[in-house]
Amino acid sequence: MPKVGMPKIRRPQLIRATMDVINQVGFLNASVAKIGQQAGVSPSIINHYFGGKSGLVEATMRSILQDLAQGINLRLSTVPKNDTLGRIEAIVGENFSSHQQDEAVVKTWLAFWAQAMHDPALNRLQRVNEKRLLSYLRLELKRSMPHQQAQMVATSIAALIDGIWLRGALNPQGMDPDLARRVVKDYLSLYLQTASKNRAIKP
Amino acid sequence: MPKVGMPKIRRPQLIRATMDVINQVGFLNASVAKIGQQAGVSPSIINHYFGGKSGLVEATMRSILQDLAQGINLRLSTVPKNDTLGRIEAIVGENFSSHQQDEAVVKTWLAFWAQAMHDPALNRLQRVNEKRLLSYLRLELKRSMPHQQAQMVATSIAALIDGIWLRGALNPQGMDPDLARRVVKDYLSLYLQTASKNRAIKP
Amino acid sequence: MPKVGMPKIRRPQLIRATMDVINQVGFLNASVAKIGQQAGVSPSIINHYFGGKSGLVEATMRSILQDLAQGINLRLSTVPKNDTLGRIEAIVGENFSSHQQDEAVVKTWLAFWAQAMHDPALNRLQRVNEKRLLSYLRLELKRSMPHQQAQMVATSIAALIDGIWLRGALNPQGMDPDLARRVVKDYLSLYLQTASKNRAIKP
Amino acid sequence: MPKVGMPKIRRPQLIRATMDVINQVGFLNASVAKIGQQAGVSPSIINHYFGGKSGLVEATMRSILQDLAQGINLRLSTVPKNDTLGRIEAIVGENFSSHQQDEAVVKTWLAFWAQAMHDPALNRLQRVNEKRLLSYLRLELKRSMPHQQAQMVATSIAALIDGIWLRGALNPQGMDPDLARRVVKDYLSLYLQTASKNRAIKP
DNA sequence: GATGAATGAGCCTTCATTCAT
DNA sequence: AATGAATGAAGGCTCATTCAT
Repeated sequence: MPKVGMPKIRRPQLIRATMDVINQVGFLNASVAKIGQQAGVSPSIINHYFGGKSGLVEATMRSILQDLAQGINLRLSTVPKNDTLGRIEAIVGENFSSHQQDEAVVKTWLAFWAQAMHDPALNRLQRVNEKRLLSYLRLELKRSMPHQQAQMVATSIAALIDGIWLRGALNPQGMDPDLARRVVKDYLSLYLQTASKNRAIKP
Repeated sequence: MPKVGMPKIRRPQLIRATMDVINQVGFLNASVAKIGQQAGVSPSIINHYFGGKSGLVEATMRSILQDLAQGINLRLSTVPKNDTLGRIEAIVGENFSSHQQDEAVVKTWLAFWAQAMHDPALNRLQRVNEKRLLSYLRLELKRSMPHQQAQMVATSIAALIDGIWLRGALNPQGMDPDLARRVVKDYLSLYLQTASKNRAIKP
Repeated sequence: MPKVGMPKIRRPQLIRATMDVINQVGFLNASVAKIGQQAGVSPSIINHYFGGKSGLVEATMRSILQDLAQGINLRLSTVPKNDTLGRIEAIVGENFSSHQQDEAVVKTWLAFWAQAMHDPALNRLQRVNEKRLLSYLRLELKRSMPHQQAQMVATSIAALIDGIWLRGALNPQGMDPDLARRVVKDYLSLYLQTASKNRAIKP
Repeated sequence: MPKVGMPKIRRPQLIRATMDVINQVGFLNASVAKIGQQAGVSPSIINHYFGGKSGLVEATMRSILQDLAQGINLRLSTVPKNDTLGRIEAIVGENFSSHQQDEAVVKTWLAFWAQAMHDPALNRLQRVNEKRLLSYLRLELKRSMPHQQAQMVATSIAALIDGIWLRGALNPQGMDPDLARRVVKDYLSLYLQTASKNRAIKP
């Protein structure tokens, strides 16, 4: 008689082990043997639960993206709908939240980013996430500026987030979340000022 | 005496083959066997010229970074010393030049970026490049704004470059260099405007 | 649960295959591929059970030394404690027993001997065995002669054993165990005679 | 126009380099690349002068055996023809002379011993040397004892030499040449005493 | 559900040798 | 005479996966 409810334990356990191993030895050297060892179980079990290594890798990435999406929604739910600056700061803030700064998460994410270029499944996940971030930002910005401008500012902010994040990932001292928030806030408030002024001048 | 002048042929040939193979199958699957085959030579020759796979990988990365540095210097040499906006646009432009957009170069670079987290030699190269870009930008910006602000704007522009570049790397249609330049120019003129205004007010 | 009890089968099987292969092609050419083939299993299994080639090699040597030690103890248990000549002949006899004369064992041993000069793990095993033989011999001899002489005679007998054994190893017709025993017995009785005479003279 | 007289320089140079490399890394890891490096020349030259690695290896062994034979003859030429003990001591002494104790020579010899079991060319050389030692000893002994006894004593002495030599080769502190000479001298004088006494009794 | 036994493919590297110069 | 370019074979090892228990 099989133990019931094991999947609920094993799957997160193995996903976490995957991130830890990638953090320790890099994506290139993250073997199922090491992941199994890190999780304290037999490597064979990975096939049992994920059908193979790629299944585990995809599940791990999906888990990271889900955490981010949930975190953003949670933050947004506490900010008034019309507080554009506040809502964008919430999105940015979650992208640099403590969970996203977890070293294992950062390295895993970057590893996926590189891998996604050659793995269609990962690529799909990555692009969905990318577009979601852009659309969240655009949605907020459109309240304050024309569509086209909103599109460009959203692109800029998304690029700023990714760029700062990327540089932080490579920096041995980790990233500076305050810097990230400050840079984006500074840019955005400057922009909104100018935009409203411009609007005031040429309505 | 042996055949002479081969190193000058073989080394670039193998470096190019490395990028092509990484482009085709990803860093993870870029074996010396495939690289040798791509170059049309025996895999053993890689040890002959680079002492091993890691030597080749490092040489490849170094080659990419050198190309970028040379390209930037070339562009800068055609822009007047005091044309801040023009000089920064030159730097940005080279980062999105046709050579940097070469798909193989893009994927190789991103692969290195991920790998650099676990490979000290690559990490060192990466950070040198990072700092050079920052210092180039800061140097130009300091003519137009206080040191501290210059530092922050330089960081932002570098992040914008990397962020846009990164998102372009994942995009099957490649990146849009015009968009990149426009975003950065827009961002920069915003700051230069403010800076000159401030200077006018509080000299 | 996995197939059970395999280690008890596989380990001796692989150790025996190692000796056979060394016998056939020499230590230099004894590859894991050949050993696996000889054992009728996949070469990978060597890593599974011995962690690598060196683990197997060490285990093989340890096995040979253990067989010798056990054989000596078995023989000694049937000889009266005070029968010096008999006990030493037992030790010598086991060193030239049929199992020790097994061609594969002989060649493997000599191969290890040469290899032990550059492999610390094998060297340690070799020296333990060396010292054990010496101490066994000395223990018996001390009943019949002064300590210092016992030490020298023990050294001599050990050298005789190794020397005869070594020459036998090179000889295509194998070694002559009777000759070995006769030489040692002759040498030994020469010393035991002298010793007892001396004792009679200077009590 | 080729440089003349190079073979006279190159051959001993490469032979010595071979022994040094075997001493440093063992026969197993003594590659032509390392030998060439040790000699300060290109590895290719080994093929030029010795036709391949095995040619060099054989030449090296032959060189060692020649040195021993010459040394023995030199020593014997200074000892009166009828001084049996002295002549045997000369033979033994040369076997443990400073040149034979040269660590590189010792390790090379032992390596050859092991290798000779699987390499016909080396085996032949080894056995010639073996028989020569035996016949030298027998020749001397026959002056003092019957043929059959001489045969056995010669075998014993040869075994003692090889055994002590072998144990010395494995000992990190090197071998003790005095011990070797003392053991053989002690054995032999004891034997000659008893032999002459026996002869006196039963003429 | 979970394990370890077992495998075959693939990887990087070392090596002895040949060849053009 | 001597070199380094170049190769193909082989080596030990790691890996993801399958399977019997």
